[in-house]
Amino acid sequence: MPELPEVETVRRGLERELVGKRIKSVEVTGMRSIRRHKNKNEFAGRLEGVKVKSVKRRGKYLVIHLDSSELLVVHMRMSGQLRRAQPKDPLDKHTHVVITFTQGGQLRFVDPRTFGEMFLTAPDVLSSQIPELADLGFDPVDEPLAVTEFARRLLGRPGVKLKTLLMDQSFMAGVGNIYSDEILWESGLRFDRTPSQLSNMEIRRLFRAIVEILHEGIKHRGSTLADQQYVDVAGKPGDYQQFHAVYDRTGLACRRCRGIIAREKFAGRSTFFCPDCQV
DNA sequence: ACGCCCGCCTGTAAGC
DNA sequence: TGCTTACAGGCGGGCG
Repeated sequence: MPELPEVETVRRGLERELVGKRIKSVEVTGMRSIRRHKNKNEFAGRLEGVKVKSVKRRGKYLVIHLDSSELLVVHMRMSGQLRRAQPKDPLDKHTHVVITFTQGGQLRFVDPRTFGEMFLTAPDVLSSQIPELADLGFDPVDEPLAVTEFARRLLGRPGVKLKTLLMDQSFMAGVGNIYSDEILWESGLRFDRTPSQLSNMEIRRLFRAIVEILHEGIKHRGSTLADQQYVDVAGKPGDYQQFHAVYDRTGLACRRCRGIIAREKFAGRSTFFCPDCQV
């Protein structure tokens, strides 16, 4: 499911929903979602009675700061959802964790494919020191680089194909299969170009496209595809799919040059691009 | 050290 | 209609 714009949309929803609330009880029905923990009681026990201080994001990770000084880290992988609910609401089939607050509402972790997970870290670590997050590169929305520094880092990986680099979470955190294709279209660059082939102007275009596309994605509350897998905390789908230039638009006319959008397998992932204006 | 491919799961859509 | 196959917003590990 979610890349940076979707995770940021969820983060904003959680911030509004959770900050200041105290956890009353935690019910775990799927151990796989909390697989780093020994058992349900150990996980639940560390959460019960604790208050939510703030909700942060790094790349595709959500980091919920608690007044116990522990951090609850959530990654939704392909199909995870965090949903606000009331105790009386019927349980979705793939609900694995239900957190109930003393104020009455609930936060539910729903995840059909069970790739997603949540875990509590040891107390008092900065989010950059969480081992799972330590290898992440810069977050282009939260900690944008100067273009000169971006160029320096890009040229440090001279032979790697651009799509691979954009999706490499240790180079830059937050971009996945949809937004890498959209960024490359906006840049006018093919997925298989490499940094060493790029002119200064092309590097600047790529840099600007990263920032622009991700902010546009956030502004339109992320992308929800036909399967409706991605929804925000309130269950609402995003709108950004309407603005996709290439993703899932095989055979349609390019919005820029009227060429026909092509689809190719690259590094095991479906890759969409305009063969005429991406060079 | 790097890139590629699989496995992890369930659900859906396309293909025969 | 019904069975089979391919594929899906991610990522870690094993392999060459």
